[in-house]
Amino acid sequence: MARLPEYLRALHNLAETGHDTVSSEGLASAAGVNSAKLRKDLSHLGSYGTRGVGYDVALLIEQIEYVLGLTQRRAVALVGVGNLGHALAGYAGFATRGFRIAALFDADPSRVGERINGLVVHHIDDLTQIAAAESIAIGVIATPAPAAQSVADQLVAAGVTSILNFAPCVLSVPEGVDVRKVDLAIELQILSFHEHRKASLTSLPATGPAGGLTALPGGLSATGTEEAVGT
Amino acid sequence: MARLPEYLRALHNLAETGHDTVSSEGLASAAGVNSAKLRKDLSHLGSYGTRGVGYDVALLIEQIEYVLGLTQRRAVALVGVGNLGHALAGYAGFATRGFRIAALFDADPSRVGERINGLVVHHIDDLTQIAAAESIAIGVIATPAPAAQSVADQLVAAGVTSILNFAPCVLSVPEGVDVRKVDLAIELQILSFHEHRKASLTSLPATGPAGGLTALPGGLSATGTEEAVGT
DNA sequence: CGCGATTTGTGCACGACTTCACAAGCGCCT
DNA sequence: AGGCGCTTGTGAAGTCGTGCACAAATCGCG
Ligand SMILES: NC(=O)c1ccc[n+]([C@@H]2O[C@H](COP(=O)([O-])OP(=O)(O)OC[C@H]3O[C@@H](n4cnc5c(N)ncnc54)[C@H](O)[C@@H]3O)[C@@H](O)[C@H]2O)c1
Ligand SMILES: NC(=O)c1ccc[n+]([C@@H]2O[C@H](COP(=O)([O-])OP(=O)(O)OC[C@H]3O[C@@H](n4cnc5c(N)ncnc54)[C@H](O)[C@@H]3O)[C@@H](O)[C@H]2O)c1
Repeated sequence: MARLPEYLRALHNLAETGHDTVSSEGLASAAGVNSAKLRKDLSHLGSYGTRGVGYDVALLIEQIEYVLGLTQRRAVALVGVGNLGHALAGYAGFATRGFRIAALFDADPSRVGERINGLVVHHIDDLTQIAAAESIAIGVIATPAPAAQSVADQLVAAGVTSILNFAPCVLSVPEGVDVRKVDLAIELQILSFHEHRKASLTSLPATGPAGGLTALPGGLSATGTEEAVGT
Repeated sequence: MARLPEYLRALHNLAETGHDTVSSEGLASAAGVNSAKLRKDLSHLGSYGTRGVGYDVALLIEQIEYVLGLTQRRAVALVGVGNLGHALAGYAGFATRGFRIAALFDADPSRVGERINGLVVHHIDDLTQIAAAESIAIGVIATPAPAAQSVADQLVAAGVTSILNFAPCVLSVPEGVDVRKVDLAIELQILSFHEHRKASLTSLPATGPAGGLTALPGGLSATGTEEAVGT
């Protein structure tokens, strides 16, 4: 499940605060999900919880890390050392959560050779060679959108089978290669949609540009993390 | 729906390449989704497509932008001008897709007053006042995790009703406030999970740490964008 | 040693979403 | 003007995920 990393983060927090065991209720609220859903998720991994007590935090961490394949520290290649790429290269959160940025790449000759956070920027043409040497299976694309497909092709050719794409475009990759996309503008637009919806509910429904669809004819869903009362 | 922004991006691309109309098939492949799903999505907005022809690109853009509430350029507050915050502040993609970074905030006195991309960094204590003046309804949190909840509270107090959170933690906000989270480490961990799964399928299933769960007992889902053959 | 409090694991039902398949509508070509 | 091919919009079935509610299991305490 895609929620396991969230549980893992919550578990690490709990472990640091001295908890040895957690109830499904406690972990669920820490991870921001329903407790029934959490129990079902954990039961899918054939989990080790003790009825009447809860889950052993350390054991559960070990279990989830194993399922996520985090027992080995995975090497990641970062392509595109621009505005965003610099921030990513300097991000400590990767190292603390199971990943190692093994190499940086860029196509701009003036950037090649630059040192960032102890890593040298390589030219993209050296990708295949270095990827093999470092056994890199995960690539991060932080180039402009027009270059993203080309970079993706090169990553795949270099043996990368998982790609995290920050460029706002869809990538075509062969079967067997996984792509996840992060598009900040889309996130904001989804928030904007909710703003628009909220505004339509409170004020009088001003007529739209092309007719009468103000508050959305049918109910839309919107796949979003929402609310939770404080304290 | 959360897919509308993706359609919108694809439509803008099509418009720039000179297309006046698109078939659902064409737009679907450009956005990376099933054509039936796309048609159903568009029909939910009471859409204007012409049978036998397709959709009018310009009209559809107008429709979707209206539904997403992008007819007005929304003001965004960015809190936390560190590593990531700098990259976000300098990102042109926000401006081209309906948003305006209206103000930057940080708690570090040495950062206050700094100019980034034409914007001055304000102290977080001035948030309420400036948010009201600029009518900011969307906030972006790019502070370390321990500060995120406090910042969220201040944003809510300042009238912000939508938050995009980059800190790896769950936020508690009052009902009516929307929160979306972007956690890069989680994205990578999901990719790692797929890597692990792929490896388990090909090689012999090496026994896990606590027993015999290697390739996952039940089938997991994993909510992921995947494949699509090239050319 | 037994009982009650507590918490997990899960059967079940409901709802949402996805996908197929096809009828209805539209334009173009003859 | 009429037929034909193309495309939309949608009915319906199947799939998946969610959440409730409860039985089974375990611990602590008397
Ligand atoms: N900056 C942000 O905060 C931000 C936020 C969201 C999304 N993005 C997206 O991330 C991507 C990068 O953004 P940015 O602001 O860092 O852009 P940028 O222009 O600052 O950096 C892009 C880098 O990619 C390099 N590059 C270009 N073509 C390349 C190629 N073929 N191979 C290797 N490297 C190549 C360039 O030399 C440059 O260093 C863009 O697609 C952008 O839309 C950026
Ligand atoms: N750098 C990345 O590429 C990256 C990637 C993913 C996630 N993140 C997350 O984004 C967040 C920021 O990362 P970063 O690398 O930019 O960290 P950073 O330490 O470079 O920047 C954090 C900034 O927040 C400011 N800040 C701290 N407390 C504040 C408060 N109470 N109010 C206002 N401002 C405050 C600090 O002064 C600092 O300028 C972190 O939670 C990190 O986990 C960063």
